[in-house]
Amino acid sequence: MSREAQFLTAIHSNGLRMTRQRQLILEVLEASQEHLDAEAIHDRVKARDPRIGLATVYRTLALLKAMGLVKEHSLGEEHGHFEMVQKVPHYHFTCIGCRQVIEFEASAVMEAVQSLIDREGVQVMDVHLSLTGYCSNCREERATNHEVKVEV
Amino acid sequence: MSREAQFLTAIHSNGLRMTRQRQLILEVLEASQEHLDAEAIHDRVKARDPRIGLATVYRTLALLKAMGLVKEHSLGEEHGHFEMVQKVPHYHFTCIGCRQVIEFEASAVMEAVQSLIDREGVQVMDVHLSLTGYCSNCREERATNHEVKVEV
DNA sequence: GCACCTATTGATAATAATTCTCATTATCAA
DNA sequence: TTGATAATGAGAATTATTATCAATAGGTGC
Ligand SMILES: [Mn+2]
Ligand SMILES: [Mn+2]
Ligand SMILES: [Zn+2]
Ligand SMILES: [Zn+2]
Repeated sequence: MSREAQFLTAIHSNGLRMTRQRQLILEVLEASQEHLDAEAIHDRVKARDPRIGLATVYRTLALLKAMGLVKEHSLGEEHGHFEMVQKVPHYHFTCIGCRQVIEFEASAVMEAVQSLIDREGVQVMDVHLSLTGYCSNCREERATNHEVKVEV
Repeated sequence: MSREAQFLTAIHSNGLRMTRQRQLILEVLEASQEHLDAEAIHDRVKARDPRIGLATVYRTLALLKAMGLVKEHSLGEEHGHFEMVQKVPHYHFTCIGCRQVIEFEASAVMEAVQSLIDREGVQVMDVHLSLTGYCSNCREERATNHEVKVEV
């Protein structure tokens, strides 16, 4: 079942309605390989329908998250970034210098999570691993102008 | 070297000054085994000096973070929680139902991080793993009143 | 297709967390 | 003790997100 069909099914089985806005927001998310924030999604959706409001973007993102179709990430900024859920889980490294995001897989993470589940009997709804630091480029740049000071 | 001495050294070597406020905030953090937010820290510090402002708490937390003495966590709420850095890294599971936090260790995580470092040549400054879900108690409660609907 | 019920929307106000501004105070090196 | 300036407190400002509410529009049944 396509994600679009999945969305439609989930919507109808909950007494909700499919709207042009929800359709467009899903399409924007599916078309992107990036980690968009609410503003960026709003911009792209407005290109196709200038009347769509930012609040609707937030509402739809919340809905898609609740349905398990979209994940929200903390990428070192003070606001969220969104992407469609992938078949195999992956995690993120964000460069503080150039803001690039490197995605990586690590089966060991879910294994560690499983052992917590076994030990504590918890039900895990969401797993979030994110790294910040400097990519190899920005790392070199910093090495030359070697900083010692604490920056606040 | 005690963390207090570490703090003092870092402060002086950066041309900064040790103040009563910074002292008190560090003491509050050291005395607590919990994951306090800025408000909670402010409350505790005010008990010892009612004149301390919330902005100073935020400023000092930023300083302690930059010095690597304190870590900020996302525990499923919209604001940060803070704790002193421990010798061995640990991670957090937060129950959506009762808000309890379960800490756990998982050496596999840092191993996965190391393999990313080896592969990409990045410099990792911060690692953040946090889980959300339902603890064994809240899990049972939910099982009885079995929900199917998506809640947004 | 038409009507009706009510979910959804857009606009904007409200909220929450955090940061900024700036006049005043306090640290600390000389 | 003094002077240079880092730090503070109070409150304004900013940013991200959520709530409010009147107007609109899905979708079900006729
Ligand atoms: Mn991703
Ligand atoms: Mn902890
Ligand atoms: Zn970079
Ligand atoms: Zn619980």
